[in-house]
Amino acid sequence: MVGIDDVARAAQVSTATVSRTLSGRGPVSAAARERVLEAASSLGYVVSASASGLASGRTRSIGVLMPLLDRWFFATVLHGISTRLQAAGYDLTLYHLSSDEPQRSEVFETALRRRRIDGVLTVSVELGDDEIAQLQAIGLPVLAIGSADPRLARLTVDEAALATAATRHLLDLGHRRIAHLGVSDTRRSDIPAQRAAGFAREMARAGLSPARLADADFTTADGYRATATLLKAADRPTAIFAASDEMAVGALLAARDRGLSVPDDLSIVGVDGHELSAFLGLTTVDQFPLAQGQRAAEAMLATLENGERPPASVDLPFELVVRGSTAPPAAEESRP
Amino acid sequence: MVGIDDVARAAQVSTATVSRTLSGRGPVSAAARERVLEAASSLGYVVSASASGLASGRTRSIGVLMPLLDRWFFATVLHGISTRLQAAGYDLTLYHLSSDEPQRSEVFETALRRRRIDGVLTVSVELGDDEIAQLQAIGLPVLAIGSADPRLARLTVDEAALATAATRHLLDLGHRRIAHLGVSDTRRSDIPAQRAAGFAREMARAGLSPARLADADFTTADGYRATATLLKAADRPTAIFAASDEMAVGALLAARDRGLSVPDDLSIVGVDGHELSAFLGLTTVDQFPLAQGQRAAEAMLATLENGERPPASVDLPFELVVRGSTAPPAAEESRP
DNA sequence: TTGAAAGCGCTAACAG
DNA sequence: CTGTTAGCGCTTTCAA
Repeated sequence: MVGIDDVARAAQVSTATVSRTLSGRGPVSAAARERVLEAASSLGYVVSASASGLASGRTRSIGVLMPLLDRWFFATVLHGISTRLQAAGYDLTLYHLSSDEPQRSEVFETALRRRRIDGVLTVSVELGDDEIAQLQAIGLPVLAIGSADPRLARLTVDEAALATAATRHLLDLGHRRIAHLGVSDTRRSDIPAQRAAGFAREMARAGLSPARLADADFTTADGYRATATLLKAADRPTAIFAASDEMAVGALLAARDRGLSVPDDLSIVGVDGHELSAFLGLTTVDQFPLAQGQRAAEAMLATLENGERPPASVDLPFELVVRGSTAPPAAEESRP
Repeated sequence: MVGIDDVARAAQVSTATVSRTLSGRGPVSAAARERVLEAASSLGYVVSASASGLASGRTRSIGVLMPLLDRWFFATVLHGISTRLQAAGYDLTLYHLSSDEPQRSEVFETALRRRRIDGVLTVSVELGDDEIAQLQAIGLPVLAIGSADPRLARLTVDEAALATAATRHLLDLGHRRIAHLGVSDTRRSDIPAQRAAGFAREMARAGLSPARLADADFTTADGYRATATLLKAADRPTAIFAASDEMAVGALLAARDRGLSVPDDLSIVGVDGHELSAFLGLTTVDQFPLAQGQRAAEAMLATLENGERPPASVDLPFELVVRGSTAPPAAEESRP
């Protein structure tokens, strides 16, 4: 395999100059620079990550932590991160964080401490106090997408505002009997709970409390199940705010199967901007997950390359996209 | 940061013994071993990936190449790979291979040649001749999931047999007017084409050629569109074999929207074993993508750890799962 | 702007 | 079974 010495010899300079040229650090004359580039490219030289990492302490690789790999939202954020990182010549090392405790500690105690990465990006992971401490002890810049923890630099959507937007949309259409699909325990601090709490607050503001909160596990199947249950009630809701598009799709199918028309008998709004929502005409609060990944990668790169401190907290945009799944309640439905 | 010297000092042995103990290579007395393990764990020592990689040439990291990150099938295979690799203490470095030529060469010419990984796993990627050559020139073990190229060690589903199973199922139910959703160009060599060719062959064997092949891009939306078109025809099919569950879902929705009952008016069979297929009662040919990822990772680890040659070609299982979306054609439908 | 040389933190002969 | 030691292939002072 061709090494830095081969390049130095071919370019008739020292290895130091080759290193300076290729890394862009330190002064190099235009002439030397040109010869080095020419030699490197004609020899097909690529810097060894191990050697460079050992000598410099920089690895040009970012660790990404995700609690789920196979849900659309996570896969899409990952795609965004990957795109931006690869464009910058950085590698992406993926760590799956399950709910299995030994598996998690392995990640924090060993995997992330191998000096293989320059920074850590977490995506919607709920970290325990000890885990946050471990993460900070590693001494790498950490950027958390979708975390509310003030101890972490983070990129977050204002979930309360997002929930308000969705809820207001339904209220403004005239709905009063609105149910939320997600979690029912608003004392939790994670994203699902923030959405539920935002919904409950907005409903209370409209004089409609207690708010109806149904538990569902964010899958289409469970969104269907939960909706089917809701629709059986005598005072069934005229509208549903689902905390994810996948659940919203389930709600849509449940309504159809019960012979209810969407949006005439039931309005549905989801969250995410899932590719299926456009296809199904589902009103949703898009949170642009692809862009979230890109921005997070971007911010991490800026931190690494320019030595900037990661911004303590960045607000991510969201947008209510109104499509055919929401409308005013049918006349008979709007009467109490 | 604590280094190998600290551990050696604490355990009162040489760094060589620490290295031998922690890597499991070379003889170490039980007593020394115990002291080293104790010292390492109490000091919280973790081997530096760069230093270890530079000295040994092994990185304990696998590169994974994927053309798509945000489709369910790929995300699920990735999940399987990740699970198995992390359990073995290996890291996973993810490379997204787009269709953009400069981006692709960057991966083959630079990213994969940084000596950051010990092996390469590709998932359903179509490699050009030059790309295969570049990959082989790197000198790393390569294992290709879902590739038909004989130059690569591979783990593959027998796509012809899979297509036959799906097609036979429909034929056995009595269907004659069957359409395929996927690609129409059976001269291609990729997986979609293999499925289409398998379908066409089985139809021909039943005396039903030419087979009807409709193009769709493997998304639900396009499956819907293609199906809607097929259903408009005077001699509309009584059954559809979709090359992916996502397209099958689209077909299902298209049938419903046209007022056709599934399976009475239209039978549908998909491929993959998508989580939605169980929920929707969709008959599918499950190919166990999670297990595919695990097996591939497993095979790669075996190659790396035991120095085994990667098996030239391994057959992956698939299984026809019959659910409610397929049935014999309605009486009037079965007459020509 | 350049080169010489001293590491970076580990592994693997090799000798004992 | 263990320690000594020479690298692994770069980066980065430092002096010129």
